[in-house]
Amino acid sequence: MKLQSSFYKSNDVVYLAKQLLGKSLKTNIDGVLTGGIITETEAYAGITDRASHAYGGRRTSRTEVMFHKGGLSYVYLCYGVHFLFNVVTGEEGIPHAVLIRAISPIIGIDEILKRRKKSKLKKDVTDGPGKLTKALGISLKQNGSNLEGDTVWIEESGLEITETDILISKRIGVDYAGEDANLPYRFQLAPNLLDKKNAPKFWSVV
DNA sequence: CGGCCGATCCACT
DNA sequence: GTGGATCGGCCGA
Repeated sequence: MKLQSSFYKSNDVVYLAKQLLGKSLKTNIDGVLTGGIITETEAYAGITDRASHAYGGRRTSRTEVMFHKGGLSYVYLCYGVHFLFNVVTGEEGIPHAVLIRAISPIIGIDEILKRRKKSKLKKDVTDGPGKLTKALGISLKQNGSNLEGDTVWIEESGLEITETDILISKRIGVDYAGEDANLPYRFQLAPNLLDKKNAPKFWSVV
């Protein structure tokens, strides 16, 4: 069951970054279905967050999609090498976004391994923001995709995540953001949590 | 138009 | 543990 647009409309991006943990991120790209459970996210809080691309209200062709209503994807190229996938959240005009930093593969494992040029399913296949986009086939073509569409979307996985299941820390790679680099906006599922929750197959790589 | 640099990853030592 | 890859966006001139 795809998450509906109402899910993404909250202006509390920190709340949504936590809510996205344990959900299932899926793509159907090049005719192949792949997906995994979201295990790590980061919140980027609109125009007041120095780590955000939309800081200070910067609205350019790249950041434009962040200013749209929640429920779209924001994909951009990082370090000239990696695509990073974000979920745009909040009302129209509020450029909040949640970066998806890691997943645990559950669907299309063969294709995921192929795209990642790996032979065995281990943690290192999808445990980084650039890795998971490669694994799921996400590129700039998916920038601006509606998450209610048939290319990239998010579903309930059936997992119940509570506050005590979530590790909170500061965000990675945002040292340039001054004080905002210390904001507790990084969220991870606790180690072995998917084991304990009896999550779908292939969880154990987390 | 030129220069700088990044919400990263991997090979190599 | 470290440095190179690699290129679009952004800013200043």
